[in-house]
Amino acid sequence: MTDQAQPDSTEETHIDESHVITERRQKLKALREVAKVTKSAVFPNDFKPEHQAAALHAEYDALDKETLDPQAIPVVVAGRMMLKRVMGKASFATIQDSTGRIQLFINQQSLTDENSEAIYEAFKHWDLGDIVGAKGAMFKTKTGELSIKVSELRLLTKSIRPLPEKYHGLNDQEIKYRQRYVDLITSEETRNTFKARSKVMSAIRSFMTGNEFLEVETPMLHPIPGGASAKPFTTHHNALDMQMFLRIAPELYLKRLVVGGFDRVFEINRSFRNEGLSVRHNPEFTMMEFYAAYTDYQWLMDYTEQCVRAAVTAVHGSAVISYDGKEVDLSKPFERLTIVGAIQKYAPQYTLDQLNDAEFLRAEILKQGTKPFDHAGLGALQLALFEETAESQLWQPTYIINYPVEVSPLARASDADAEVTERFELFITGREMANGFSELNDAEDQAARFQEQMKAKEAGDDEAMYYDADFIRALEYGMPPTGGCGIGLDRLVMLITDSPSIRDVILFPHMRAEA
RNA sequence: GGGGAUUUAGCUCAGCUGGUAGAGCAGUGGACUUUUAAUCCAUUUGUCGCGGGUUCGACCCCCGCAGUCCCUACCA
Repeated sequence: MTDQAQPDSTEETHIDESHVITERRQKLKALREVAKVTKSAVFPNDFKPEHQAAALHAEYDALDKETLDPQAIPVVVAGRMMLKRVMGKASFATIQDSTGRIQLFINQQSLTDENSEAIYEAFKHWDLGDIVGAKGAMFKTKTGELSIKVSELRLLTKSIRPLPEKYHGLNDQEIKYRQRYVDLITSEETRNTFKARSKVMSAIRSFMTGNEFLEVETPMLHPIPGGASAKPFTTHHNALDMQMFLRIAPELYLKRLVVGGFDRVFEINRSFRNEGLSVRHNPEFTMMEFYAAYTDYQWLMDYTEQCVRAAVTAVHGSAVISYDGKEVDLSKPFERLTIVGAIQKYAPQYTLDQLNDAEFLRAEILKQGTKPFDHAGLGALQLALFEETAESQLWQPTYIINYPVEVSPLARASDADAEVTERFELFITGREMANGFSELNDAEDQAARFQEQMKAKEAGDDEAMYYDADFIRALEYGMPPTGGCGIGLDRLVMLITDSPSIRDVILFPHMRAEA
């Protein structure tokens, strides 16, 4: 089995060869020999399907056999053969195209080609997974299934690897992620998830452009990583001989555009963070950030809510959906709670006095198993306790508002309370979905905040932000008062498609290198 | 990083108190002109994740390593 003569195959193809593959390579070899004699292509590209499975079902499923059959409506289809039932001189095959499945009925008499006998015999040896093309007439079988009586049948692509088991499909999570193409062939659920993802993207895009937002593209290679607190991926540009970073967020570039006079911009962006993986973290992920001049965080909350609702409704036709077996109601106005308010609601064991007592909070957070930073102020301690006790309980859409200044270096401080910012995060199903705020547009304040971040970085916080002098220079030209928000689209798609892991909504999630 | 689960044929999965492996599907050969995961008969396929150890003997017990999944930690 290890040293069979296979002159056409390269060395690496032997790595996971099975006897099934060997068998199919033999069939392909035979096809090549026939093609040489007949001077035809082994992998022809001259067959053009004119119909798709879903449309055929939509058009003809409702017609009864007596009405449909006599019309002998001609169709041309192509797809991957997923099921095959040979019964002597007649056969059924089920093919799958990008819209669905349709059954073919093949018998020698119906084939019009002069070599019908040879074609039928050849068909018997075609494999599940092969791509075939068929011309024929619509009809219904005696059990009423819409089918095509095939008059012309061609093998368009020979498949060498066997498909997963035809009934149970692919169950191995690792193969589903590593070989998504196989998962997509076999799982309608997976196909639907990514079709839904596409709908979410276009719904959001049209919602944004419908509200006068300009779609823009900003750099993914950053000389200074900025816009979020996260560890960046580092790379190097050879010609410029400079270190560069994959962006952790597009924020600072989008705000430069607001300075430039684009009052409403958005970017559906891939960002990269060099951090751990989990069911809700992938090292590269997609979000939508948008900025609107002359708005504030109250406006942003209203707008974000509408945007999320539009995306959910685009897929489900309703804003009340189910996630992990529990209802999520996005139809009503989203609740808004301060950090302290959320703790009081979801962890009522704490008194207001305790929640305003930094020493108590510090001790309580340690008890929960987290060590707060030494320099953490009251607000940061309250936030830490919120994350420990309340965050995961925010199942229904909830805005948490007024984040402390010390953890919000790009947000505008509240005019009423200099310790907090006009910032919110949106939680749904206990997960952060969005983060937005009235932007800090005071260049000197922003410069001071960057200085604070640099001190934190020197003190060992390797996720503190860098000082971005050009961004400060931009603000010095004057940025109008602006609201800006980022929505985690992978997580939103998880919610909308009832997916338990972010990997289920990313076509090719990151995995360790194969052994 | 820590904890738990898991890894057996191409796929889906069995495998007893330790006696060197099975089924279904797929494949191959045969029967069959309306099947629906077609059916029926026959039949091929394994480095039991990898490396050590214990044992007369290891898929099974022990140790180490690796992949995957989940929890946790880290993390807007």
